[in-house]
Amino acid sequence: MQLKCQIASNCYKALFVEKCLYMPSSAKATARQRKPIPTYDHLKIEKKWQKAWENNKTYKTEGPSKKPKMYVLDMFPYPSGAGLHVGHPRGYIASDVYARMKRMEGFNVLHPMGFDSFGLPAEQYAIQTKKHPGPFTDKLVAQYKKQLEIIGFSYDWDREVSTHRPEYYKWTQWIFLQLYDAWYDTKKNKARPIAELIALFEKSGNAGVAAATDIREIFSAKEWKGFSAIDQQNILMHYRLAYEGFAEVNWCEELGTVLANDEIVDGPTGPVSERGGYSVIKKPMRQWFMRITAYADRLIEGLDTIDWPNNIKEVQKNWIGRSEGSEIEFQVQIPTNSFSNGQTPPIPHSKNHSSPFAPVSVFTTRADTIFGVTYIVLAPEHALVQDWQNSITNWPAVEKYIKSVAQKDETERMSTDKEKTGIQLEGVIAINPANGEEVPVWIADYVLAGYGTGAVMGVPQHDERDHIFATKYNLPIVDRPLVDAMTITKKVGGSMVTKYKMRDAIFARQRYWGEPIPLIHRADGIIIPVKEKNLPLELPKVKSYQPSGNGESPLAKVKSWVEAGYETNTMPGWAGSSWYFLRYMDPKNNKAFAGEKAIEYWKDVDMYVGGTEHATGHLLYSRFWHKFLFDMDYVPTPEPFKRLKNQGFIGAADGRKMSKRWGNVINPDDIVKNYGGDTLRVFEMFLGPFDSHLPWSTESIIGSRRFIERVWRLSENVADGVSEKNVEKVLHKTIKKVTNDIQQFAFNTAISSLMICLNEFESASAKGYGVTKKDFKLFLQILAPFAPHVTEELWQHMEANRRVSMDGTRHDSAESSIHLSAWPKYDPKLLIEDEVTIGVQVNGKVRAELTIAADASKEAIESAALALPRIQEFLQGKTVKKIIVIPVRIINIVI
RNA sequence: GCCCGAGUGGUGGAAUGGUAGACACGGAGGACUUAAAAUCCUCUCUACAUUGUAGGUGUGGGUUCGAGUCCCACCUUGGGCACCA
Repeated sequence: MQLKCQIASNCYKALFVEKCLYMPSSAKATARQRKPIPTYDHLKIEKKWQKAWENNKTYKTEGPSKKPKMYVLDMFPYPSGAGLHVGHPRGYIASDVYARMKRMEGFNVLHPMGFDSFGLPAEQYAIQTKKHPGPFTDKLVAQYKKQLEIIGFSYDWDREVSTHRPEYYKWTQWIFLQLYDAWYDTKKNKARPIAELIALFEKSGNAGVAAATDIREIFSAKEWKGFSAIDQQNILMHYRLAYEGFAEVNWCEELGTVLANDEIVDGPTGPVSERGGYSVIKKPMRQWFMRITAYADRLIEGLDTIDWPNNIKEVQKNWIGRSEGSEIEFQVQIPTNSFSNGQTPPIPHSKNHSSPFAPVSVFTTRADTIFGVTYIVLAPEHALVQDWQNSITNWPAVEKYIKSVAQKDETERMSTDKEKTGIQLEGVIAINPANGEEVPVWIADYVLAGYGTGAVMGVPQHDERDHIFATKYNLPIVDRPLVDAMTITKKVGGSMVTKYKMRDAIFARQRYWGEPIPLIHRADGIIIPVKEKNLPLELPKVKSYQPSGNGESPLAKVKSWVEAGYETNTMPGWAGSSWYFLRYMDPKNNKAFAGEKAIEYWKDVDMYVGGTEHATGHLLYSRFWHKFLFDMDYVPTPEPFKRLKNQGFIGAADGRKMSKRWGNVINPDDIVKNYGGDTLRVFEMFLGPFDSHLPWSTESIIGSRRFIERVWRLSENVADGVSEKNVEKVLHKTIKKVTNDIQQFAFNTAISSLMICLNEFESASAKGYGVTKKDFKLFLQILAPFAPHVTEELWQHMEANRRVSMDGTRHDSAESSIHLSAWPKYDPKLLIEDEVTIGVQVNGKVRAELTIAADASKEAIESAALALPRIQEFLQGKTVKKIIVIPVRIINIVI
C-alpha cells in the first residue's frame, strides 16, 4: 500500500495500520530548512531523560525529615505472563501525576512500586514445566518493570518490594504469628496478646471473657489448670485471631486445591475455577482462618473516617452485612430424651442436658411480628436435627431430605428463583415464647446454617419468603398485631444481638507458591510457632509441584518438612498484599517489618489508587490487618489508606474487554514507541473522567500527540519581554485550574485547560505579541506532571544558555530538573476580570449578550440590559414584572 | 429481589441551579503545495427560514425568574450482593 512513510508522508491512520515508523511533522520542515526547529524525537528524548533521572536519583525519597510527607501509592500488580495492556497504566499515570505535583509543591513524596508475586499463575507454570516458579516470577517482574519504565513514572525503585522474596515474606510470617498469638477482647474492643488471656484463665477462668466463637461452658481457674494441654489448645483456638478449624471449602479436583469464592465463576454446568474453568465442589477440610469478624464493627465504623469513593464504602458495608435483631429461644418439646453426640464443638466436659425440652435459638430482625409465628425452620445442617433423630418420627424421610440438599451443587443452591423445599420434623413441637402456642418444626434449604443461628421463625403474614413457603406446604398464615420489638424480646428472655454476613476468612491454600505458615505441629498434637529468630521459614525445594490430589499441598510430600512438623498449607494470595504499603516505608529493615521512626513519619497512605475489584478483598483485609497492628501498637493510625481513588478500566474499541481471546489488546509498548510515553500519559488522562470506564481509541490519540508537538513548536517562539496581559490572565487561570483539578483527580479537565492555554499562547504568538520565556516556563511546569520528558527537555533548553542551539545534548543537570522545581502559584490579581459578558434572558430564554464591567452594580446591569435594542424589541408593549440580576452570571427579565 | 452508579452532538466528553455541547477526535470547506501528507484558517446539535425562529441533555410529571444539575414516578444500562431471616 501507501508506503511513503519514510518521509512522513503518511497519515496517522496509516501509521497505525501499517505500523510504519512515525515521523513528526517538524522533520519535513527541518528537511526543507524552513524553520530551524529540531525534530521532536520522542524516542531519543524520553530515553535520555529516563536515564538521567535514574542516574541522578531525581525521584529518590528522603528519609524521615522535617518536610511534610505525602505517601502516594498504587495497588501493586501481579506480574502475569500476559503483560500490560494500555488500560493497566491508567491508575499508575494518575498517581504519578499526583505524586509529581506534590513533589513540586514541596512534599517529601513516597511513591514506590513493587510486585504481588506469589500466586496461582506461577504455580501453574511450575506444574506444567516442572520448574521452580521463583526464577520465572523474577523474569516476569523484570519484564513488568521494563514496561513500566518507558512510561516515565517517578517511582523510587530503591524501595521496590516483591512479596515472594524471603526477606519480605519473613515479615508476612511474623505478622501471621502476631495474629496467632492474639485474641480479641470484646470488652476493651481491641486485640490483645494471647498470653494475657491465658493469665486471665489462670486467675479466674473464662467467666466474663466472651469467646469469639460459641463456647457455652464456663470453667474456673482451677478447672482450666486441670485441662490437658490439648484441651487448653482447643479452647484457645476459639479466641485466637489466626486459628485452625474445619470448613466447607470450594474444592477443585483438577487444580487439586481449594479456591476462594472470588476465584470461582459460574460455568455452564455449575461453578468452575476462574483459572482453567475446572469444576468446583464443596468439601470439608482443615484450614487456617483469620478472625476478621472480630473487627466487623470497626471495619464499618472506620469507613466514616476515610475519604473513599462512596460505592466502595457501600460495597464493604454490604459485604460485612451487619444486621441488628433479636435472638429468641423457642423451647422445643421432644418426646424422648436420647441425644446422640453430633457436631458440637470440641469443648471439654460438655454436659448432656436431659430434658424433654431443648432450646432452639432463632435470629430475627422482626421480633415485632412474633405473634404471627406459625412454624419454625432450621437449616438442614443444624446440629440439633441430628441430636433429635431418635425423636423424629419420620426420620428416614428427613435423613433423605438432608442428603438431597447436601448433594445439590452450587449453581442449584444459588439460583435466584429456585423453589424452596423443606420437610416437617414430625414428633417435635416448638412453643412460641410470646404466646405459648405450639407450632411445627421444619427444616428447609432456604435457611442457611452459616447465618444467624441457623434457625428462623416463620411469619408468613409479614415475610415474603415465609409466605411462599407456608403457601406451598399449607402452613397457617395468621394476621396478628405487631408489638414493640425490643420490649417483646426482653419479655420472652431473648436478647438484642448484631449479626454479620461476613465470615471469617480462610487463610490457607494447598499450594506450593505461597508463604509457608510458620507453625509446627508436634507429634503430641501441640502446635508451636516457629521462633522469630528462625524466620523466614523458607519454602523448601520440592520434586513435584503437582498437588497431592488428596487436598494437601506439595509441601506434604517433602519428607524433611513433614518430619519437622511444619504446617503444609501455605498462605493465600492476599497475605503479602495486606501490609506491603508498610514495607515501602523502610524496605530494607531486617530487624522489623519497618522501623519505628519510619512508621511514625510516614504513618499511612495519603493517596491510594487502584481498581474497584479489590473492594471486598484486598481493601478489606488490609484494613483488618492494619487495625490489628494498630491495636498492638505497631502502627500509629487505625486506617491504612486515608484517601482512595478508583480508576475505571479501559475497554477495547469494540466495546469488549481487552483480552488476548478477542485479539483486541493494545500494547502500551507500541503506543510509547509510535507516539511516545508523554503522549500516552496525556492521552490516558485526557480520555475522560478518571473513574469512568472508557473505550480505547487509537484514532483520537493523535490529538494528544498534536498538543505536545504544538508545545514543542511554540518553544521556538518564546523570548524575554513583557507578557501580553490576556496571555498572563489565561495562564494564571490555568495554573489555578490545573492545581485544583489534579488535587481532585479531574485530569481530563486539567488537560483541556492546558490546551485552552496553549491555544491562547498560539494566537498571541500569531498576533506578534510572542510568549515570554517566564510564562512559557510556568506553562511547562504545570504540564510537567503529565508529560515529564518533553517538559524536562524544553525546560533544560530554557535554563541553558540561549546562545547554544538546541541539540539536546548539553546542560542536563539534575539540580535544575523541572520536576524538582517549585510548583507555580497563580497570581490572584490576574484572575480578576475587568469586563464580563453575561447572557440577558427574557422569560428564561437568552435573547442577547451584555458586556459590562465585572464590578458593575445590579442597577447598572439592569439598566444596561434594558437599554439593549434587541431587548427593547422583546419588551415592546409588555410590562416588566420582575428582574433577576446575578452579577457576573446572568440577568433574567420576566414579563 | 436488594444496594450503589450512569444515560448530553457522528465519537470521547465539558458545564458551583445561571448563555448546554468547553476541550479533543472525526467530518466539510479553504490556504500552502506540481501533488499528497503535515501545518494553519473557517464551519460542524436538529429542523425551518438569507440577520433569525422553534425544538433539544433517556421518558413523563413537579419545584424555580431560571433545571443536564434539585424532587417524584418510570425506562434503559453498568457494577456489587444475592433465599442474610
